[in-house]
This record gives sequence, C-alpha cells and structure tokens, in this order.
Amino acid sequence: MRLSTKAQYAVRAMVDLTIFSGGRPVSLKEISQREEIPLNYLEQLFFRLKKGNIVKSVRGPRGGYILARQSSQIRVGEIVTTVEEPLNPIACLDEGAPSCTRHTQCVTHSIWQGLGEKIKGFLDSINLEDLAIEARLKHPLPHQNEH
Amino acid sequence: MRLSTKAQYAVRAMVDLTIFSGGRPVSLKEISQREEIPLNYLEQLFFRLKKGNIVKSVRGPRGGYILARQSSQIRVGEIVTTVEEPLNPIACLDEGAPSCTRHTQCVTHSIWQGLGEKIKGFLDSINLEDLAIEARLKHPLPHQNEH
DNA sequence: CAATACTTGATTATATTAGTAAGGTATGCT
DNA sequence: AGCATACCTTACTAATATAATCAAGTATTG
Repeated sequence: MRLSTKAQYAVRAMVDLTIFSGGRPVSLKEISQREEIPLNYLEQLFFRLKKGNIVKSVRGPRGGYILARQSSQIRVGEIVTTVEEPLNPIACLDEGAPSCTRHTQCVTHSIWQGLGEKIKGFLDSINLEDLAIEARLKHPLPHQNEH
Repeated sequence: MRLSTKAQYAVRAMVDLTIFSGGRPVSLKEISQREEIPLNYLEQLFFRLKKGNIVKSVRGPRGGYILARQSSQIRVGEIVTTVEEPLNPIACLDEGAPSCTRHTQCVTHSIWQGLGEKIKGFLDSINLEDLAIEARLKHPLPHQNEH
C-alpha cells in the first residue's frame, strides 16, 4: 500500500511551482535543484501534467511552466492520478469487473472499492492553495520573487 | 497505490476460514482449492497470521487453522498489516522521520500521514464477522458443515 | 542565429512481489 | 509402532513495476 515516489515527486514539484511562481513561468531546472529531483525525471512528470491540463508550458528562454488554473482549483488527487495511474487499490476495479465467482470475492471487492473511494475523497479534499499557505507558514520564503 | 495480492489473498482466506469453520480446524488445502490460491503461498501467509495472533494452528491429521479470537474481534486492517508491512503510503513514516529540510517536504508529509490514518481507520472499522454475514447473504452456503 | 527550455521515446538498472520448491516437524488414527 | 496428514520454515527463481538515465529532437525569444 505504498505510493510511488513518482506521485510524491509530482506533488512536491507542484507545491514548489505554486510557491515560487509569481504568475511567471518556472523552469524545471530550478525545481529540479530546489527539490533534488532528477531533471529528466521531472520532464516526464510535467509532460503528463501538461496533458492532464494541470500546468501549461511556455517555451523559449525564460520559459517554464505555470499552473493551468488557480491553485485553489487544483486538487492533490488530480495530480496523483495524472502522473501515476489510478487510485484504486486493486486492478480489477479499474474497468468493468467480471462477476464474482468465488464466495469470498464479492465481499472483499466491496472493501477495496470503499477504500478506493475514501482515498480519492481525501486527496481530492486538499488543493494546492492550502498546501502553499501551509508551506509559507512553516518556511517563510527568502524573498518572494522580486522584479 | 495498489494493494499487493498478498493482502487480498489473506483477507479472502480469512473470510473463507470464518465461513467454513464451524469451530473446527480448516486445512489450508481446502482453502487453497476453494480460493484458488497456491498452497505454498497460503502457508507463508498463515505462518505470519499465526505469529500475529490472528489464527491458531492444530497439527496432525484433521488439523488446520482456527480463528484465534471471535470473528467480531478481528479487523481487516490487522490482517493486512500482519501479512504485508505497513499501511503508511510512504516509507519514511514508518519510523522516526528525519526533520524536513526542503520547503515542500513538511506539507506533503502531512498529507501522506493523514492519508495513512484514513486508510487504517477505514480498514479497522470492518471486522470478519461483518464480512462473513455479508458473504452468506450473497452466496448461501451449499451445506453448513453437517456432522 | 544561437541559447534556452520544452518535447518525446527508448533504454537500463533496481527493487519488489508473486510464486515455487524442498525438507522438516508434530500429531492423530489404525 | 508407524503412516498419513497437515503445519512449519527457509531458500530460491521468475516476473513485473518503478526509478532513473540517455539521447535526439523542436519551438521560441532576444
């Protein structure tokens, strides 16, 4: 029942982006250095995040990524499901499940299904703005994007 | 965010044991056949379940396993944590976590911690008796242990 | 036109998990 | 007593998924 580091990286990177962007693009190079995440790996993650309509890219010098929506409109659950496949605890919940044949399978299925809904509900109850505010309280920024 | 099949097998096997035992030991061979779980694999699982004080073993012919407590006193969360390590979504929550160095790490940590507690709370709210009753309703047993 | 930074796919290394195998030990039944 | 049953335990192998790296692009700005 472990979350992949991919998802952890993605959420950290998105919080970083939220904090350090001041409406202007943030390059992956920056994020990579601050968060100690391999640049090439971040590129893969942001490729997906862009397709998932969570960030937008700005090309060329001084380019980078910006949030596709307001930080209050981006939920953690979205980020996780976008970079790593679904939150369902077991695979057969992903698509149309075959009917239960064994005695015990129905009841355990309903557990895992309920669990998946709990997880999704929890992660969707948290948005990036909440996290950015919390992060600023705990670690006041050195200087908030002068210029 | 997937649950291992180990945990799924363990819960199914425990529900099976609850339903088919009538106070008497149930052999792993039986469970293996009904649930289509490799016998050797079940042995490994029940080795742990025994150490975790969830089942008791009865050796010799006509032996097998019985619940160590009433089914209402055995929670699903217990079974899962006993056969596969912890429910925490990330590793560093397992023991004393190192202090947060990066800006974003504190806040993401608190998410994963909260998530872990939700998961645990949910799985601990379900016990084996609930599941056995539900299973009997859905699949009335062929014959409930005559003799 | 050159530097910057995003874009994309392929490949490799590593870790985890699932499953198999084999030999041993205790117990009850005939 | 001895044999069959079924638990007990460790070790190993194979498959899969993940993390990370490599490399060769394309678009845009100054």
